[in-house]
Amino acid sequence: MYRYHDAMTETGATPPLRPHSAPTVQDVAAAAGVSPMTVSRVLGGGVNVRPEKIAAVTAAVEKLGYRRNENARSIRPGQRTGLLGVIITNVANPYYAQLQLGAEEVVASAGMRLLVGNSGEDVERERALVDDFIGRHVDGLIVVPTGEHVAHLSSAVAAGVPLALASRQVSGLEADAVIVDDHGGALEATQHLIDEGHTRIAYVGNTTSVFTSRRRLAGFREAHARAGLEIDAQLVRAAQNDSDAARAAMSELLRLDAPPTAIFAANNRNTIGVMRACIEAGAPTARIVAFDDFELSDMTPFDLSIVDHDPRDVGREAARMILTRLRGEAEPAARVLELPARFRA
Amino acid sequence: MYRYHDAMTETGATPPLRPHSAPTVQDVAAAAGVSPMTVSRVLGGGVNVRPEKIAAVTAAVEKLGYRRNENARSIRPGQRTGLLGVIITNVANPYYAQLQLGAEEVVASAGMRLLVGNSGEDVERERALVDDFIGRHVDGLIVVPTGEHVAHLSSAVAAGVPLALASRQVSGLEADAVIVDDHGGALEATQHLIDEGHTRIAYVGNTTSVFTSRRRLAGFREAHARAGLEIDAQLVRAAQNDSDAARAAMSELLRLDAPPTAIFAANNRNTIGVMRACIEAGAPTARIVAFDDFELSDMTPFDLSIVDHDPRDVGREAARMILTRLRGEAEPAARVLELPARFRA
DNA sequence: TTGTACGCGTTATCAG
DNA sequence: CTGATAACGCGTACAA
Repeated sequence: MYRYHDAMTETGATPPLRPHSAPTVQDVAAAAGVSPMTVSRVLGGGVNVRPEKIAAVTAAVEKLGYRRNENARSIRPGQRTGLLGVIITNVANPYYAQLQLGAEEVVASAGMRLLVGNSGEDVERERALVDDFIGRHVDGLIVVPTGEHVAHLSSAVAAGVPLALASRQVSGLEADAVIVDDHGGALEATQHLIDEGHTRIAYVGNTTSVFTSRRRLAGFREAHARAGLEIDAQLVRAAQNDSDAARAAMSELLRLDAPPTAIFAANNRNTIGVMRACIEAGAPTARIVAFDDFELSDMTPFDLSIVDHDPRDVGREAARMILTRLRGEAEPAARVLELPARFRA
Repeated sequence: MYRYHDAMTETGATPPLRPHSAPTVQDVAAAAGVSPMTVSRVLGGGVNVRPEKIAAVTAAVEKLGYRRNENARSIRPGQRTGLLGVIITNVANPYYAQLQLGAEEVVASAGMRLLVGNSGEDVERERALVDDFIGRHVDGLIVVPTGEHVAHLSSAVAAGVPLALASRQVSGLEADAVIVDDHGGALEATQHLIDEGHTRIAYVGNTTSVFTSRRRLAGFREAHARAGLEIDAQLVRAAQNDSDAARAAMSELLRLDAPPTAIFAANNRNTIGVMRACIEAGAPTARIVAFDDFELSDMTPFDLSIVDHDPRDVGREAARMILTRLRGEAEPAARVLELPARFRA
């Protein structure tokens, strides 16, 4: 069981039982013997303030441990919060962790911070997060949208919050977006399998209510069409949003009378599920093509080729789009950036 | 008074190119034909408000797309922001992504949101994040501290912000903490290797300036001491904070005249580096014991045993500590919760 | 160069 | 049940 210890309390001075209220400009002003306005000026860069007063204020700030109240600052007209809202589906998926990191990397240089929320592919939760973030007056919003629900996202746009969709788009919503060449990547990868001689290729991916899955499935289909190959409907499993579901789906495929000879796994969660199912079934040698790279992909026992792109770039570019809008440098029209997806045989 | 959309209404012109300022209680009140106070009451639950006014306000809110300004709310005395600051070293490390998710999971049920920052093991960046988060008046702070720097963390405590350290502690700082049984886990794992007959075991881990690495190394040493085994100093590599550095360190170990026969890898980054080095050296069969589990650990070609614990639990428990403090239910003294680390042979 | 007055959006308080 | 008033911390506009 869990063990509680008392921490060392040898420092003597016990912290205040009640958090005393934070010092304000008033307090600093009093301590420095100046007016609040002078304090504000010093904090704002100290232009047109006598050096000795700057020193006095600085000392008082130091002494009191004063910090500006960013929330109070932000309610003034024309002020920004310096917050970027990031709504992803699940940070536990390294893909989205990278996306989050890329976004932070870019906006941190502008002194901005990240407000992060996970939707878990739940539209209602996504809506709640969007609303909350708008209520907190984020300067921008990066969203990996779940499904095709537009209302809450449009209301963000209507509220004047720069919005950048990431990885996925939503039809009927004109917003900046950074997406990936899902179709091209899936097409090339599937063609490669066909060129290798496979005719029974399985598709294992997310629900087609997910933008990327729809597009990847379309690429998969087009490769077949170009080769004049029929697709056995049994081989298309597009309903798994996590690796466990993917494992179950793949297990079924392996039990077919005519199982697939190769698998196109449409994202990293599905790839992992596919691999687990193969191992369980004693077939750790399946030919797999995976959309999205993942850590240790090179260490699995499988014959694995990958359609690669960098989710961190998706986050970076989405953040750049937001920053561009904030600087007022962007055209009014929504911009869509499609990043390449590179097939590595 | 000079609200942009007011002007628009008067001129009856096209929708604004520039983001109009958000509607306020005033606007809603005007639209509903009530006072701002009534609007506030309705939003607060509608107690002691006539149903017809509730309806009118609700309609106006809906029509205008009104959202409360959380920043304005939070500057009032006794009000909270509903923000939890989370400072981790790197979300791209799935360990910390899980920690972040666990924290969100717990506080989300209390309606709180996460302000997240990555320190990248850089104290200066950590300090900047702590200061910024305090300036934003977070209700609590979860920090995975880098190194032994105390000043900025103490100042958080001094500011009255509930602070919970996660994974690591800092000496000289009395603060709540959720840590892991690093020593016990490392001890048991190393003993297991010794029991298997290994006498030349390498330690590959973070800098010992990192709390966990110090403790894991101590456990490693104690296992040797108990068995009466000397540790070859050449086999102890405690300076790698990412997998590339770990790979390099392991490569050196493999080139020793008497290379180790087993490796204790002190965290998931080091484990991955160790594995890569072994593969490069054509030795993908090394006996490895790893602290921290990671996705696909079961799919590598290595003989891998793991000292396991759930980083999501670390995040959850740290968040619970914060919530407990916020509810005023906690003893004043700092609490330290040590989660078990289970060895799986 | 410095200070005063005011308002940002919200809600607790108190009067009606 | 409802509304006027005031104040939270800060910074702009203006005065001194």
